[in-house]
Amino acid sequence: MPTSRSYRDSCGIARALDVVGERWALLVVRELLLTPQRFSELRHALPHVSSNLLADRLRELEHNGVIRRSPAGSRVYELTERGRGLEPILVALGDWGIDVPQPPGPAALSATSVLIFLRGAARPDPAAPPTTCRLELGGRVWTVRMASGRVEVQAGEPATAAVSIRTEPTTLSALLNDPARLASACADGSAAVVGDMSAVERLLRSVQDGGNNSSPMSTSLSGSAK
Amino acid sequence: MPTSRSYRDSCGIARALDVVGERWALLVVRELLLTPQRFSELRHALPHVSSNLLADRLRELEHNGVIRRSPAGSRVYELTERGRGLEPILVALGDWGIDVPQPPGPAALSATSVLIFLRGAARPDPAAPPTTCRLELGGRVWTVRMASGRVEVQAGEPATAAVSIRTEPTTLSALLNDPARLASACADGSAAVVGDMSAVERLLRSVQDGGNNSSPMSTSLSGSAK
DNA sequence: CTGGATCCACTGCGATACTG
DNA sequence: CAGTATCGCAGTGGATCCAG
Repeated sequence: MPTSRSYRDSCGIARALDVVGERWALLVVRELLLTPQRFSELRHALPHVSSNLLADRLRELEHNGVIRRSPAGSRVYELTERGRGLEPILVALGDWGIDVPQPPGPAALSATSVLIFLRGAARPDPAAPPTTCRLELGGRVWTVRMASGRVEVQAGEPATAAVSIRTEPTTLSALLNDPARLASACADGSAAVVGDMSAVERLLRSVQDGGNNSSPMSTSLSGSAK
Repeated sequence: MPTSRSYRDSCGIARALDVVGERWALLVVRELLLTPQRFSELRHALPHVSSNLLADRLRELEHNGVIRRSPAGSRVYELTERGRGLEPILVALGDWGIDVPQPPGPAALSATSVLIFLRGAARPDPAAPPTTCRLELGGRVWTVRMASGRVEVQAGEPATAAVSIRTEPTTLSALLNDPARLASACADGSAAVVGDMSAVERLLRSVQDGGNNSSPMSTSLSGSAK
């Protein structure tokens, strides 16, 4: 049964929190920032949310016009225009949260989380030629493109790609913190690269280089690499 | 007893929400955006929060470095540098929440809420000479200054002022929506103006004029004017 | 009087089990 | 796969009480 409790405050901030302030709500929105997702995909990305609560949140967010079913009535959830308006807020909140101490114990890390971080922190050389990477992460395929000094991320297969990478979010996060581990990750099988290895190195290093000057992301979001 | 429950997610967004995602936490931060406040002032601004919960939140936010006691050990709470980093996020969230339907029934509206809205929505004529207004709102005195096309708000008495206004947050909010009511508000005593009445009109109208083109605040945050 | 602490009822949440 | 059903408990809301 969906939550119905309000701050009873006219302020826009309070009204926003009436809609997206319940527990897990903003993390559901986060998961939908890059691509529509199914119920089971959301559960996989948010392993600590219980199924009934996820169902409640999806109902509430849909009722409040933040998300919708992709073909109406289906089980694929996507952001509405209004929901997409939360994107800059979530990105800013993520920047703010970077220097909050890591929670103790093992922590989840979804593909979407790492990719949003990558997209925001990477500063590829604007002079370098555009490069497209195919990335298989958390059971989905993503298109990661370095162009004009920034990184774009899309769900789905690229038309063409200089390189294909397969790994898990935790490993990718570790590599973003320390690109030098790429060789050993390939060696022990936690990452697999086919194609132009130097493109991968450029991608990883562009986070290291760019992170220092323009945003407070140096500590990064390295998962407790279990 | 303070809350200790984590999303157990390495993502910066989740870690931010571990700190400021609990109920009422961001509204406490909101109240401290313009000036340090005492426990009783926070209770007055947030009439629906229970005293034990407010005490819990203050403890947690202090423990997490978002707020501190103004002279350490006192009962005046203020934002830390880290806490102030939430300001742009809260402002953006407030913009987003503007077109969330007003909650049913009577709603609270703190002085801080109205002033943050005023500051963000007002677009005074950049060509007009700077003007300082003294504003007595919700039992505190504020300095509101129109200069170089925007409005600055500070707590405390101005050194000099073109006009002094005394009213309540709800009334001010109604006037921001409809400056034409200023005369009747003065007549029935819900607002009192001493000094340059035209300065007040300029301030109020600058919200109407500026709100349309640059931000989505036309529906405003009018309280249920009971 | 401010600045809380204590007690209690309730409901949203978390975990597990189960169903169309 | 996409949820629903159930249950114990933590977090919340509200009232009252207490210390400086």
